[in-house]
Amino acid sequence: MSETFDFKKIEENWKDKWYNDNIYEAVDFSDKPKKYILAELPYPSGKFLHVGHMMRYTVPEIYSRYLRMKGYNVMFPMGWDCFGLPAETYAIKEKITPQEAIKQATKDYKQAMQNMGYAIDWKREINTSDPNYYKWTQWMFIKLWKKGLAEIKEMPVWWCNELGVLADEEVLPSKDGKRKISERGGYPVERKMHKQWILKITNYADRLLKDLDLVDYNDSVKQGQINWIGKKEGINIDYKVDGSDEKIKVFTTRPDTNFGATFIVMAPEHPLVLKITVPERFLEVRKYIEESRKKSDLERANIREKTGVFTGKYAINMLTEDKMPIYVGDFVLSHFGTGALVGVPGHDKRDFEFAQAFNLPIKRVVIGSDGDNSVINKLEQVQENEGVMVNSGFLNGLKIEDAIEKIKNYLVEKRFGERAVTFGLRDQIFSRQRYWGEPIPLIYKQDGNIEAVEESDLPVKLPIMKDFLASNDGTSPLERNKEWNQVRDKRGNPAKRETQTMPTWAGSNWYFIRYIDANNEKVFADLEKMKYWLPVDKYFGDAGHTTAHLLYSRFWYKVLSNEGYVPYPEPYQWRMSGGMLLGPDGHKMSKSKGNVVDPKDCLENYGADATRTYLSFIGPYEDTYPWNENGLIACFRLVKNIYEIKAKVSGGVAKESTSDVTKKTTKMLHKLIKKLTIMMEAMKINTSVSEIMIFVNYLKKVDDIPTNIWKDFIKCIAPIMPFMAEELWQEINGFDHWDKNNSVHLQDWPEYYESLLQEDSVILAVQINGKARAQVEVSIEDNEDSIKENVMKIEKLKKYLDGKEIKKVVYVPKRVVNLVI
RNA sequence: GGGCGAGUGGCGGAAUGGUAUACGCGACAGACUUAAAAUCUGUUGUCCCUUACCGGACGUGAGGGUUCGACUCCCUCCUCGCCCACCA
Repeated sequence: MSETFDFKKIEENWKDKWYNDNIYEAVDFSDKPKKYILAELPYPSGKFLHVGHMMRYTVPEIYSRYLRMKGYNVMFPMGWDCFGLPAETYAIKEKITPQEAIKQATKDYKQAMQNMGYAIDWKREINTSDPNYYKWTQWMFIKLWKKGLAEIKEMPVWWCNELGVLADEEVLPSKDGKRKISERGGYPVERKMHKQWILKITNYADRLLKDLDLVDYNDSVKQGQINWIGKKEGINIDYKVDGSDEKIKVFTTRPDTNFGATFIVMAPEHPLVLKITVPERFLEVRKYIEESRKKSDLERANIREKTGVFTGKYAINMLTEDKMPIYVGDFVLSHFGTGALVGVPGHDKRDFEFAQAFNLPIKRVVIGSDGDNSVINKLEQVQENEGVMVNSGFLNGLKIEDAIEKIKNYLVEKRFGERAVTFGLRDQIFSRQRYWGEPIPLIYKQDGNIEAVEESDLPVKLPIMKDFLASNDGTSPLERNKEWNQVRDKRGNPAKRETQTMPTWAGSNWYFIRYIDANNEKVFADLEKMKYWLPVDKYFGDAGHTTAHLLYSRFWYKVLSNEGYVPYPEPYQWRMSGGMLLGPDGHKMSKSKGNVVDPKDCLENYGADATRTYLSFIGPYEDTYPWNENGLIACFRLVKNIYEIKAKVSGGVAKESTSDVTKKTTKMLHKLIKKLTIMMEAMKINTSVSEIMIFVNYLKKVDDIPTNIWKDFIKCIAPIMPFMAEELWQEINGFDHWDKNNSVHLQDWPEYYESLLQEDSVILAVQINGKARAQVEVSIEDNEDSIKENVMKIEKLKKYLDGKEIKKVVYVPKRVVNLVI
């Protein structure tokens, strides 16, 4: 019937031509409207990309192809996030250097992406571990440091014997929830004090929150940002310490419950604790502080039992004149609010637990909707956030929200406190005691001061070291490389380099900017080019990066924006996060489970087009579903069918005068184009594939396919099946040699005409009281009255209508006639 | 505990408030074949009636509501997933 379908030959035929001629070039300052479509860059390690990663890229890539055909100047770039633990761990395992590991891995990854036929402008390829790239990461760090946004601080950090210091995000609770372990490797983790560089993202908390108004993120993404920033409005109240000049400042969002406050708890790290502690309790309190510091990783985060020690002092509740005992307790966090809280055990579950543990009085000051006014002595009775005030003096009878306002005004007026805002967002720890990262470009002078490396001396290159293993004394491996770290300062005096390196996400905070001007040696990117390309129009990536990565990247960008280095206030206009592709067994793909699907096998057995089709057909981008090889086979069948039906293309052209069959085919085509256009705009690639299937099923039944219809159809499949489309396009047009301008991928997306979609007649559903009872075919020329008349004649409906009065007829054109009886 | 999202056939999923289950998988039956695979054709939500037609009832996690009409909108609840969390 037809030539054999040899997808390998087809792929080989076009791949090199596309990339050699860079047909997917993103043209700076083109007159066409621009679209910047970004998919998160992968972090290559030795492991091959699995098929789940391919799904992350395939859908955005298909979308980018559609936009290109729609007449946009599209940038769909790709690069490699090379620094960090995955590559380093792999290098250690393979007994090679990270540099060698990366070289091989990026080569493999690029090959994999080209085998998939991805429409990438490879002239913009970047690698975050390339000195020409990280030169600018270092440059940006210096800007941050000079602005006072990078500080060195003695901080409690997560410490792991195998990996050194870890960020909060790199630490997870263990399975039993009793310990903390590292995200990577699952090693035990504990809390230690360590000198760390931190980035003061908290300085930007308000702007990161406010500027969410400028972007089009959907609610879940926005809410994620809002929650992570965790802005809380409340009041800082100063409580006088009885028999002392000291005051303890306490943050609360619920000052309305203050008539029920019966104690104060301070974090062990609070600077006032030892100052106010009475002599007879000093030793006990100091011991508690030391213990909580040591054990903190385990108990403080995970054991909910309330512990604490009485300091021997009391604070005065200015509303009740009661003396409130002051405790130290490790459930109070030093970094939230003021590091001290006022205990209202009747209306806060944690406070209740603490009060029970220490036999402190519990007062009811709120009655909930249950009307219960009894004494609170069970956790379930704690009324947290709804009700009316009681036992609260001038607040009695007020609803909570009104009481909050009234007491705030009162406390402020009496100068007992002032309104305050606090954020859950915490400053980021920015240094790592590892080899494989960007060196922090700072120098310690002999006098202890810090000096930045001159811009002209950037990059500070990471030295090649055969022995790059982590030290187990908590210092960076670069500490051992004296030749590298001993330098001279600007005045020529001996000095020492900062030997800590940056975390993985330093480079990935700003990579999307570098794509815009990947080879610029003078600046990180040309401002005019940034004005053209930014902001990113659509940003696709991993669901796990939706909150933290997005926020940190926005922060980094905003710092640059503040200094005028980048043109707009926000980097990403829109974001969509992908779901997860599970193994065929319905579990997360992992080597240990043996359920990892290797895209190499898919390409080998079914080809790139089929693999791409299946990865987009399997379900919506944001959802999670298992891999099913039979689905891939079905998509392979589709691609193969398309190849085989080309034998039906006779050379004829569909015209007005042609046969009914051809008219039908034309109508089917235009329906397809219309649906595809709508679905592509909405990035619903899964249903786009369905529409192609429907049309192909139709073509399989006809004897002849007019050439013009075939050509439009080829364009329709081009974004999803680029290889097949190119093969058929070149063939049907009879191009005898390659010219990039003739590539199907640079053609215009086909248009559809509503006039061709018009049906002469439509089938209406006839309902009685909203229940479908019959169908009726009507001409589109029929008016409402004649249609109603026709409906009344339907034999089937007689038994329902017999003897009943029709009260109302609802007519929805092209859809429904509903008789209400 | 908080936030977000989702519950539709045996499975992945589709449906601007308008005939629920498109498309695909799987299953079943048939054709081709010595046979199998591949391919092709048909059937396939559940239940009832019927020899067969023809029909009917129920049906989108549960229960209410709005509507001529609800997978879709509103309220209450349940379950699952993801993110965050001794955050005062």
